[in-house]
Amino acid sequence: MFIGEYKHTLDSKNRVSMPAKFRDDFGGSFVMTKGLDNCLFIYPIEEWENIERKLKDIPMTNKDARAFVRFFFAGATECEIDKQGRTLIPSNLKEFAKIDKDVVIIGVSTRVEIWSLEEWNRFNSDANITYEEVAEKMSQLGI
Amino acid sequence: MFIGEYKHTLDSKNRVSMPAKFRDDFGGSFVMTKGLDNCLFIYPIEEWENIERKLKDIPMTNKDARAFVRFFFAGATECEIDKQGRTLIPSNLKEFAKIDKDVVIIGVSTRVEIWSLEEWNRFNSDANITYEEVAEKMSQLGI
DNA sequence: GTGCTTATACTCACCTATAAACATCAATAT
DNA sequence: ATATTGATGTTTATAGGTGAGTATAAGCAC
Repeated sequence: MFIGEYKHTLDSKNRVSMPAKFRDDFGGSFVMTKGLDNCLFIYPIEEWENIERKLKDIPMTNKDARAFVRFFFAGATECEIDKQGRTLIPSNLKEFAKIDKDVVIIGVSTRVEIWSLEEWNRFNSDANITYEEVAEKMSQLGI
Repeated sequence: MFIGEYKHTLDSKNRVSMPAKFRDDFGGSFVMTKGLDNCLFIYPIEEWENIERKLKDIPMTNKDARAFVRFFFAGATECEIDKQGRTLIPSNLKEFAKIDKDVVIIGVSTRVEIWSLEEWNRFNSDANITYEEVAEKMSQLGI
């Protein structure tokens, strides 16, 4: 289970250091792909294989489903973590996520997400979660 | 069950000593998250795992749900208590709770809360609970 | 009250993670 | 061949995290 929020930066070669707490939970490599809300999703290999299995079963009969499957598969890249704990962000994904230099890396349960700092701030102000809503959700869930 | 109120301070490395009465009830480590009303929530591991299970099943299909799940997972950090009974407050949570140096740590049933002293005072004067209200609540609950 | 014990606060020293600068190498284009 | 680009590797500095020791304060027994 991935949790936590980390502010990191890209170096001039588009590499970013993966938070040390996350490294061990990937077996050295993982899959990075286009995510929802202009962020990047990162899945450990086993988790990605589960997703592949599920996506394989989606019927190709409707256009939205085909678009979604293409979005997910075409965006995916297998990435590695080097000896210094860094990983390269492929240029197409970097562009997709509007990443310049400052990024926020968060743990979200079974996956890790990489956000450009600007997009992360925008998402949080757009979503604009109020305490009342959070409290209500928590109450619903019995937390 | 956690009860009581303690005034403590952060050291220069953002560590605070956990009240001795609470230490044994965490198994050495626990999870700290963003809470309601600008305080931090601390859950024992088992309690947090219950929450994780509930959150994992929330569908990712709507934006508010994604925001809520990200708020919880990204806001969470697993913390440890060192041999001197101290624990580190991660910088993003410190900032979230507007903590400078003086904090109030309170026991609230299944969780512990950490407040900045200023926010705690403000909350209590804002909430402005009267004895009559307390008495009515107690009566409702049959206390 | 006195003295003992424990909790909290503070200081110093060390270690690890991150950021940044620079070097190497292969592939490609000029 | 030379320059350029992208990928990979190495080194160093700094900041943040971790650990240990001491001092002060609070609680408790006598």
